[in-house]
Amino acid sequence: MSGAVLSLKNRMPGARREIDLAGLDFSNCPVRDMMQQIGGKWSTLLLEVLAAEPRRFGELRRMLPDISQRMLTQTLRDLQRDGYIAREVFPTKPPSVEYSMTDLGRSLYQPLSQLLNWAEANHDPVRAARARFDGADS
Amino acid sequence: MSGAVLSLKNRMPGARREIDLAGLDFSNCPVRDMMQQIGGKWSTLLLEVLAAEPRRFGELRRMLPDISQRMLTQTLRDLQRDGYIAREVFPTKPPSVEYSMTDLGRSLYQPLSQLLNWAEANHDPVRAARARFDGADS
DNA sequence: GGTCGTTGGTCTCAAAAAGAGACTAACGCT
DNA sequence: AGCGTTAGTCTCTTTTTGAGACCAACGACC
Repeated sequence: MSGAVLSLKNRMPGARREIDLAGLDFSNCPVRDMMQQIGGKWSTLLLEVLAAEPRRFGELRRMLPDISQRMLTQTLRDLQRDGYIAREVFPTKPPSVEYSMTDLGRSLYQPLSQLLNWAEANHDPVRAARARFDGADS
Repeated sequence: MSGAVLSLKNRMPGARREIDLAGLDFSNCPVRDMMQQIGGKWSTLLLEVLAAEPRRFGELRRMLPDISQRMLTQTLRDLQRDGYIAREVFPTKPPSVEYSMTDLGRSLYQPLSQLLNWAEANHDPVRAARARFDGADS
C-alpha cells in the first residue's frame, strides 16, 4: 500500500531511453498513483455515494451490503489520506463518525462522474464485446 | 474475474430497501463492472499508450519496463475482451502482433483522458494531503 | 550446422491484496 | 443482567499480482 511509486527513476544509468511514451512522464506517474486508489473496487462507489451527501460509517455499510467492514474501513481511510473525503467524529453516546467529500474530492468527482456516465451509457457495447470474445474461442 | 456482478438482486425478498443510493442502480452496477477493468494497475497506462498509436507486444513491454509479461498479456486480453482494443496478428517470420484502439476504446478514452488530466494537474494537492495524513498520527 | 537472438506468449511459484467473519469496548434500553 | 448499537480491529482464507523460467519457429552468424 505504501512506498514504491514506480521504481523506474533509479533503473540503469546508461540504457533505457527508447520511445519515452510520447511525452508521458512515467517516472513519477501521477496517473498510476491516483488510478491505483480510484480504481480500487469500492473507491468510486463510495465517492459516488458521498458526492451526494455525507454519510456515517454504518450507513455506508448498509448501503453497500457486500462490502466487508475491513474493506470499508480501509477504503475510507485511503480516500481520506488522499484528501478526497473528510472524517469527523461526533462525541455522541456511542461515538458516531461522518464521512463527507472535501473540495478536492468534489473537484475529482467532476471528471470522474463523466467517466462513470460513460460506463453506464456504454455498458451494453462492452457486454456485447465480452460475449463475442468469450464465444469466439470456447 | 468472471460472474458475480454484485449479488444484490437476489438478497432477501422482504427487506432491503433503505435508501437505495439516490437512484443509483447497484444491482447491475456497470460502474463497478467497468472500473474493475479500467482501474487495473496497467489498464489506463496501456490505453494511454495505445490511444496515441498502435503498438506491438514487445514494444509495449519495452515501454513499460516494470510490467511482467504475464500481466501485459493478461491486461491486453482483458482490454480486448471488453472491446477497447483490437489484436491483429501479422504472419511475418516470427509472427508479430499489433494492438490498436477500437472506436469503443476511443470513445472511452475521451472521459478517461479528462480524469487522467485531472490526476496530473492535481498530483501535488494529493501528495500534500497524504503527507499531512501520514504525519498526523505517526 | 550448432548457437544466439528475436518473436509473443505460457507456466509455476511466491508475495501481496482482498474478502469473510469473529471479536472489542462503551453506552442505552428493558 | 442481557441485548443491541456504535465504529472499528484481528485472524484466516482466497484471489490477484509479480518475477522469472520455459517454449517453438525462424534468421543471422561463424
